[in-house]
Amino acid sequence: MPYDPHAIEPKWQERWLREKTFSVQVDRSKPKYYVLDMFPYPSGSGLHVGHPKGYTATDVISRWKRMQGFNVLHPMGWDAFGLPAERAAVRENLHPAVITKRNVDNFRKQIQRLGFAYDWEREVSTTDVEYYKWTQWIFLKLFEKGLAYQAQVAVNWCPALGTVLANEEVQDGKYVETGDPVEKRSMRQWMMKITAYAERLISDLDGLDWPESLKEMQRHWIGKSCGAEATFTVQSGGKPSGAPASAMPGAAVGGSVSAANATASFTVFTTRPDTLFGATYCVLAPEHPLVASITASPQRAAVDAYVTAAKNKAERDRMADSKEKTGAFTGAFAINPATGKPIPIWVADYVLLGYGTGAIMAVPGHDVRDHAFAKAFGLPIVQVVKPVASPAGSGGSANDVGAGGTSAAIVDVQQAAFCADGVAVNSGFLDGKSTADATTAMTQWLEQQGLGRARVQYKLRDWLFSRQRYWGEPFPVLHLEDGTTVPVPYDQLPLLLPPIDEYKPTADGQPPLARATEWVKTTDPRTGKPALRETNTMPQWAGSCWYYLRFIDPKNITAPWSKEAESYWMPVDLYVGGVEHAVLHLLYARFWHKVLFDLGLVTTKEPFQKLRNQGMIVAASFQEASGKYHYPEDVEETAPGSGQWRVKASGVAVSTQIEKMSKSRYNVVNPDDVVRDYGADSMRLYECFIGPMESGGVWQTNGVEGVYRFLERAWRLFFITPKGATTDLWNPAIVDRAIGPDEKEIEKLLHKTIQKVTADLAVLGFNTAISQMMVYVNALTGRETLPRALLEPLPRLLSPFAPHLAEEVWAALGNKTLIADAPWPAFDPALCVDDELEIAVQVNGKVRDTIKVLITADQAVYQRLALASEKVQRAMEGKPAKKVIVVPKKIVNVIV
RNA sequence: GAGGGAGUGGCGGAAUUGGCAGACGCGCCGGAUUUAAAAUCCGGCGGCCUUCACCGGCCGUGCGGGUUCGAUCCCCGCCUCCCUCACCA
Repeated sequence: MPYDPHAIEPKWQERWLREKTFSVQVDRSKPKYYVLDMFPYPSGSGLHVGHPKGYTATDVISRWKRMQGFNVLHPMGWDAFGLPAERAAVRENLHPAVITKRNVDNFRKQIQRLGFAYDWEREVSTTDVEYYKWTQWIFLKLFEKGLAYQAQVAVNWCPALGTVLANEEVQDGKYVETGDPVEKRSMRQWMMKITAYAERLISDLDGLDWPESLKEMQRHWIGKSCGAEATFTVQSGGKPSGAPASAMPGAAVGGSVSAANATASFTVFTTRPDTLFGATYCVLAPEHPLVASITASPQRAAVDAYVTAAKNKAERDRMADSKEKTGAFTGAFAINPATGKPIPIWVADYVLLGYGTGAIMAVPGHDVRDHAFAKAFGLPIVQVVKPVASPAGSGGSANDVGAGGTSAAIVDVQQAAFCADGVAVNSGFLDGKSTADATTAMTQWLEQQGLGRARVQYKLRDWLFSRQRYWGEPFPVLHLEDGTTVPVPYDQLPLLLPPIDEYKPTADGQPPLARATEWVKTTDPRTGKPALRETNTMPQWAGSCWYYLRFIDPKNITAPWSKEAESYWMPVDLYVGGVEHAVLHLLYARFWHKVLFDLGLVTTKEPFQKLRNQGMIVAASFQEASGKYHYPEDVEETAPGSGQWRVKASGVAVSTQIEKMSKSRYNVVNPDDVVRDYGADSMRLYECFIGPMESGGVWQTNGVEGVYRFLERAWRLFFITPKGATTDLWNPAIVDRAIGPDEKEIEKLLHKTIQKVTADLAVLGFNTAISQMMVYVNALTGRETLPRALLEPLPRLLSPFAPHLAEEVWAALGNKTLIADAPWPAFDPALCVDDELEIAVQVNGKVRDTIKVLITADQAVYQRLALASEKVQRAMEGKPAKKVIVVPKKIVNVIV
């Protein structure tokens, strides 16, 4: 029988499971390696071939590291709380736990069919009581530290789902997953004070081996800006009166109004305090609390109308008209603390309440947004920064010119804002200072005057941590009658999810847990006083914030993990997952980890030392002009290679395009089908061969056939199937003798192959590693005799990629132990270099011939052989060589 | 609009401290084998020109310049695509 994956794969998978081959324990005699996949949400639709791309990558590394002598921790589990199971529960009238178990069983089976080297003894699900007990335990730690708190906040309420969503889950006024509309509501919610860790979350990125783009995304998300805040005093009465009002040092963020309503003030945040002299007006966000009280009577109607309009606009997509500036004058003026002059206060929606102080000083000369606004409403524009004289000779844009000029009019700020650094002008005591110096000087001045201080501002906001859902972790807290909230004692964890009759919000809009009335009404075990339980549940992110820690000690019943396990296994050495988690899961998990670090519960500052994103696998889809999609098996090409497609049954023409796999596009490839047709080894190999692991790829069945053929060729080096026979015979070409003199070249190829595969694995270069193995197998194919020594390393090289075939061959070679436990083959560096090199010879930079030189040859030999070449001489056309460039082992270039 | 990444045959992709561009695979073409087919094995395949054929020649890594003996790789200026953020003061 020729290579038949179905005859060998289940056998080895069973044996690995039965013998717990990949179960590991803390073993301080060995170096550890912790390889982790981002664990999946077990959806009802099962795996598609995109999931195993990352899983295959970690599995290859995991098996390889193991063969290199590492104690490898490679676990898998389920991020199983979440909305889809809850909705399925409503649909099917089953408990979400039932749905979840069904989906998990399916996922596990699908994953196990691929022969991954997971330690299944460590499998966890975030929905297991023994797991979420510890999620609640960690929550209490955060609560005790004041990092989990309740607040009345404007939330993203999704009426269709009956729950709030995190800011990150909403884009353009819609839930990113389903597209359901989302609106603003003010509700009591649980919040996580992630902002307290903003600085460390940004600075600790530096030491991580993560894709730079991903680190950038996190930096942008956290959004650190350094600047200053400055207090502006409001003049009441609506008339500018040049009299400087008294400053209010340390004014509260958001503004304040004195009892007499004579002086009000507000604070702005700016990254450019050096431009304060250029602030010609101020802008408050429409929701700013001061707006109502400072607006003058003549303007009141217009301002009210604007504020109302802005509020409604915020609910729709406000992105659309972000270019057009709108606003309204309040009729009030503020004193520019630097110039002492009154400047108008406007309301405009380009200032956001949620960032900084919700108020800005507008410097239209040096900020594009302020400039656009000033132009739109005819506000004055003043230049307070001029460009630095550029060094002579350097070209540049219009805003860079001005070498030798002393005038400040070299850039025209009336035309466009000048936002670059420069030298301060028209700025009193700042004149002549560079932007950096002026920034420092102004900040100091503000501090001395009691009008402001240096300030660091982050875009990051606190994390909205509650959801109005059933299928999540209950909050282990009690609300007492006096309005306080106290933790459930640790010894009463876990706080179990109560059974309820329907997984929907109550009629009066309370979360589903409110249906469990007996559960909600309880008593405080410490005092016996009546108490109410929290009816919100935690978001899905909670469980995934610490699962990597549970994996290191999953059965621990006295602690979430032991110190011993933590100190041995952490941090995660390689973490692989989709880029879609760049700023959500990865930021939340880092935040929790840092809190745990501060509590002394973990010993590393960061959880994931090295992280890589696997690319997305896409596939062709087929669509009629009407938009209707068809399954790939239902269409055919009108003629081979024509690129034109039609529906087989109806003949209707369809267009084809490459798209993200989705059910609705009918282009999902199920790994079960691939395993059925080609086997798990081919599936794994193709996932690796499709392209670099971090870029995506187009799934093509032909490609799977290609790697399947390769595995067949490798198989046939060991087994032959005589005509008509049903069983394989050991290939008679395999001989037990030393490598012969005519086999030296192939021996070298073997060593080069081991070298390249090893080097490529170290950088996750799976596709090139496979390509090198193909070269080697091709070279062995068709040889009349095959010394065992040339064959023996091959299954070991192959085993991380195609472990089933490798085990089978390994056993046939007479080994009693598993190849999974075999040592990784070594190469002899001396056999990886050629004695003789083929060197290109160029004439005037064009290759004209090649010469063969010994690796030891000196430059003179290169030159002599190059010039002796007939082809080279012809190309030289009889002219003398002006110069001969010899780069040993690389090239010869003859210049005539 | 800002930031990041990428453009290489019919296709996926190799190759860069600057040294023979296109490894490997898909696809296609031809041959062997076969009653035939499948499978397998062998050979060929960047474009243009020249040639009966061999042998040759020119062009070619998004476009235009530059540095260099030599550029897919470095520099300058563009174009296109992808991703992320999007009035963050």
